[in-house]
Amino acid sequence: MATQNRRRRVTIADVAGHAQVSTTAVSKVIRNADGVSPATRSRIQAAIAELGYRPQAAARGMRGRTFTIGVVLPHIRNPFFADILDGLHEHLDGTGYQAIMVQGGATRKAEKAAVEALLDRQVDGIINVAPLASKNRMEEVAKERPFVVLARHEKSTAYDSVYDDDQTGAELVVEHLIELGHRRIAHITHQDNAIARPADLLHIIRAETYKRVMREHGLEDEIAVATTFYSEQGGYDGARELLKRSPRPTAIFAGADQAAIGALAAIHEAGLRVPEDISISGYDNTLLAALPNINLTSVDQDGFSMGRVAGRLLLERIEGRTVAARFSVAPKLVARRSTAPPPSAKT
Amino acid sequence: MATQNRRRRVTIADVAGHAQVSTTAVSKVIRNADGVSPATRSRIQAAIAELGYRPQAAARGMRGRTFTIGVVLPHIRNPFFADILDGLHEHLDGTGYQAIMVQGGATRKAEKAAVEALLDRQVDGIINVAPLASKNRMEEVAKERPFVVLARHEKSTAYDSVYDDDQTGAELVVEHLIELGHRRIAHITHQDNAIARPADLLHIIRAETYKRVMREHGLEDEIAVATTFYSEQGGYDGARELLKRSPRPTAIFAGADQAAIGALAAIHEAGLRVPEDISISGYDNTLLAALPNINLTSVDQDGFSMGRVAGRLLLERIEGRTVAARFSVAPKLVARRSTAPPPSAKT
DNA sequence: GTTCGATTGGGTAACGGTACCCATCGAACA
DNA sequence: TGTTCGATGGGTACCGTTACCCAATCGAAC
Repeated sequence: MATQNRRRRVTIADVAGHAQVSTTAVSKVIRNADGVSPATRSRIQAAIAELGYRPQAAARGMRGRTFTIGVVLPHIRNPFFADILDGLHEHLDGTGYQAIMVQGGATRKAEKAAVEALLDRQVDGIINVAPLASKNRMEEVAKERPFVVLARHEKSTAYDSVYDDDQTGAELVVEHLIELGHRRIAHITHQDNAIARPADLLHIIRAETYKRVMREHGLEDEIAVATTFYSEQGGYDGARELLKRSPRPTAIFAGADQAAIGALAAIHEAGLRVPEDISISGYDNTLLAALPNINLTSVDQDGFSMGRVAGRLLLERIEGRTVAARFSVAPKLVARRSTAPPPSAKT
Repeated sequence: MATQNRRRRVTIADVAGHAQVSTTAVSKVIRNADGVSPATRSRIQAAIAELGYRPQAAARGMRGRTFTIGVVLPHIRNPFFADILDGLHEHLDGTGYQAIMVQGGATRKAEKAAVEALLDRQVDGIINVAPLASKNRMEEVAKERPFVVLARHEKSTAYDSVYDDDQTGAELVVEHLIELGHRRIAHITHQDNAIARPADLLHIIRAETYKRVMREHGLEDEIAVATTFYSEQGGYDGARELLKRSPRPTAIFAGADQAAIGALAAIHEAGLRVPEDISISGYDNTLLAALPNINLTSVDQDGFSMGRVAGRLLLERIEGRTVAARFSVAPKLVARRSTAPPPSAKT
C-alpha cells in the first residue's frame, strides 16, 4: 500500500542484459571476485555506470555480506563519541563498508534491543561503545557476529576490545591533585542501573582507582564520592552535593568532562572561584575543555584512534580472524588552569 | 569464509514446524495481518517465544517492509540533534520501527552517499536533518522513498518538512539586542561548501534575517558578519575576527550555541567581560546555555517536538499518505545574563 | 438440502542477489 | 596427438520472507 508508482530499481539482471553477460558475471564484478576477464569487467563496469546500478544490501545479505557495520552508542550527547565515529569513518572510507548507528540507551534492556535490531538487519559486524551488557551476553552476541567492544576492560576470547587505560588515567588525575597539595579530593561518578554491574565498566574503574590512589596516599578518610551521572546535569547535582560537606573538598575529580562542566556551573553558582577556592578536573579532553574560559584539566584518551582501531579490528574479524585482539590507548593528563594548589590551610 | 560455525538462525519455517502450521500463518502473525484464528495466533506466538524467533529484516525487505527508518545527520557533535533523536525515539517506541542513523558529513557528496546507503539498505523511509542537498535532489529521493526533511524551509509537494521558524527566531534575537540599546551588532554564520546554496538553509535564513532587521532599524552600516562554522572553533575564530574591528561590536549574535560558546572563549581571552563589555547570544538553547557559569541568551526551538513530529509524519507517509505536510515550531527567546545594555557611550 | 459468503489456512512464486558447480576453450605439456 | 589445466563465463538452487491466490470448512440463508 505504501508504494505508489515508485519506479523500479535497476537490478543486476538489467546490468547483465545491457552488457550481454550473465548475472553471475555482474555479481563477480561488484564483489571484486575473480573469474572475469579485464575486458568483460570493464564492459560490465560501463553498464553499471550507465544504468546507475547500486546493489541492494538486503538481497546481498541473504547469501553473502551486506557491507554494513553496526555501531551501538549509548546516546549521542557525549562529544567524545563523535571523535570515535570520526576515527571509524576514516578507517572505513574506501573499504565499501557503511557504518550505521543505533542508540543503545541507558538501560540494559534497551541496549539489548538495539543490538538485536542490528543482528536482525544482517550487519556484517557490530561495534558496541561503552556497553552495559554482561560479559556473558556479549560473548553470546560475538558467537553470532563479529563483535568489537569499546571502553570495557574484560578479557574475552570471543570478541575484540579497544579501551582507554582508565586506571592509568584516573591515577594521573588523582596524583596530579595530590602533588598540588590537595587532600580533600572528591569524585563524581556515574550511576548505571545494572543489577550486577560488571566491574569493568569504565566509570567503575575510574571510581575504584580514585579510591585506591587515595588509600595509597593515606587519604582513605577523605574519600568522598557523589554518584550521579556523566552529564552536565549530573555534574551539577554531584558538585552541589559535595560542596555541602564540611569541610568542603578542595578538589573535585569528575569522571567525565561533561560532568565537570556541570560541576563548574555549581561551583560558580556557589560563589566559589576555580581554581583559587576549588580545583576541578574532568576526563575525556573534549573540545570544550580546551576553551580559554573553561580551561579544564582533563585526560586525553584519543577517541579518534580508538575508533580507527575498532574499525580495523572489526574488518579483520569479518575477513576471518578468530583469535581475539585487544588494543589500549594510553591516556595523557592535560593540566590546565582549573587545577592549582589548594587554598592555604583553611577550612 | 567469514562465518565460522555460527549457529543457524531460527527462521519462520522453524516456527511453522514447531507450531504445526504453514509459514504463511506465521508470517501473518508477525505482520499482525488477519486471516488467522485467535487460537492459532496464540499457538504461533507461543512457538515464537519458545524458539526466540526474530524476523530477519533483510528478507522482509525483499518483499515488504524492513520496519527500519533511516536518519541522516550531518554529524553528532551538536547536542541539539540529540534532542531531535530523543523525540523521534519517543514516537517510534512501540511501533515496531527501528531508527538507524548515518553520518551525512559536511559535503553534498558525502550526504548523497549517506542517503544512497540508506536507500540501498531498504529502509522504509528517511528523515534528513539539516540537509545540504538541493530541493531537486530531495524530490528525487522522495520519489523513491517516503522522505521527511528537518530544518529546511522550502515548500515541496514531494516530501514533508519540519522546521523551526528561523526568521522569527533571528528576529527575536536581533530585536532583543536593539531594544537593549545595541547598534553595533555583529553576526557569526556558518560556511557551507555548496556551490549553488539553497536559500532555505537555516544558517542562511538566520544571517539574512539578521541583515534585514538591521536594515529595518536603520543599522545597515553596522552590519558585520563573520563567516566561519557553527562549532566551538568556528565561534572562537569568528569572534576573534569581529573583535579586531574598530569600533568593535557591542553585541554578537552567534547563529548557534556551539559557536556562541567558542565566542565566549575568544571574548574571555581578549580580557573582555560578558555582558558588561559585550553581549552575546546563541541559538538552539542547548543544555550548556542554561548552566549558571555560561548563562547564555539563546533561542529555544524544541528539538524534541521536531523529532516527534518528524517520526509521525514519516510513518504516515509509509502508511500511504501522499499529500505533503509541513510543521513548524515557534521559537522562543530565552534571555539570560549574557545580554545586557551596551557599555554607555564609549568607543 | 443446496447455495453462498465469510473465515481460516496453505501453496507457491516471487524479491535481488550470491555460492557452488559445471562447460567451454585455448595453451601447455607429455 | 591426446591430455591436462587454468582462465573465463554461465546455470541454477538457494537465502527468509511476503503477496497473491486458491482450497477447505462451516454456519446462515434460501
